[in-house]
Amino acid sequence: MGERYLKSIRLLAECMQGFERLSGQHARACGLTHAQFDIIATLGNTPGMSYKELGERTLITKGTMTGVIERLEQKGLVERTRSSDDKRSWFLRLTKAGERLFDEVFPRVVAGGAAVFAQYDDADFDRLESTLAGLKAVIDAVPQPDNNHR
Amino acid sequence: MGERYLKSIRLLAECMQGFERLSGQHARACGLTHAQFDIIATLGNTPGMSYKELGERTLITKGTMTGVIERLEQKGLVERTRSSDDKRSWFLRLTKAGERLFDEVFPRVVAGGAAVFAQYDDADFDRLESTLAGLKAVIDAVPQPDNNHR
DNA sequence: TATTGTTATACTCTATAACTATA
DNA sequence: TATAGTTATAGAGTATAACAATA
Repeated sequence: MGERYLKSIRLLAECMQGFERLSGQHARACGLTHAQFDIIATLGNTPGMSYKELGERTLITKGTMTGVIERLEQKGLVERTRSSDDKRSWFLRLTKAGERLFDEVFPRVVAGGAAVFAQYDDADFDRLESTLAGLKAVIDAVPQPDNNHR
Repeated sequence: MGERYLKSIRLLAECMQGFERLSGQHARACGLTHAQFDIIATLGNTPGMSYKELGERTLITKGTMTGVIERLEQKGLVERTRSSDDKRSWFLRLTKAGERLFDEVFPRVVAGGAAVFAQYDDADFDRLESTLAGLKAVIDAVPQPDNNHR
């Protein structure tokens, strides 16, 4: 019966695992853990965001977030200011050093990734993007519990 | 330049994150951590394998593997016997209880997943599978460092 | 000499829940 | 009452490296 998708999930997991192996090298190379790398990558090329939003974009719960951000702050990679419209909330963004790290590391991840896709042409990308976008749409349609205070 | 793939990677990561959120619920529901769940899922429906092979199929390094397996053994979910052909190596497999857990939990993951793909028809699956298989092929083509003794 | 798995260390992440301050 | 983030706790995962037994 409808279990054909198992193969797809396995493939998806294997692809992701492959990328994680690759990006994990970059993370460790610049002294970041997986979670820290995740935060830097999420904050990169954005004006910044709150803990809450960061928690939604990553799989890091709020209790953990405090510690992860603390360590990134100690490394001088992120800075936080109290949000002006909601005084309970922080506004988080990369520092200059954080941006430098992002600008230095991310292109290397990009270059590594680009090598992976060296043989892809526009049609291949069209297909990959639309297929994945479709998959993401059906996943997002499933109601998911709030990750931040289960 | 060739950075079009970034969108694909982001999509891939978001899909995987969605699945991890879903499967994470099942894992916690049966008292397993992500790593433990990973092992059970990897051992399920196989005759068993060595630590080394498990390490290759998951992203768990050998130093960690000892501890993870230890806890699963304490829970009575896996059992190990010395390999007969290589006496340094263990042969690991699910116990009856481990198989029961796998048989009980995995179908629920399957059912949850099936709900995600309710609207997919054969053509959709064809497309998804071949797209992902192609992606996996290019990822696997990249030389990756040995995860087990970096 | 190389490989399989163990042990040890130090740190980080995780789930959970009770808590403070603000909304 | 609800929400944003903090703190505390106990357990688990992580990288790393030195080590034993076997190949």
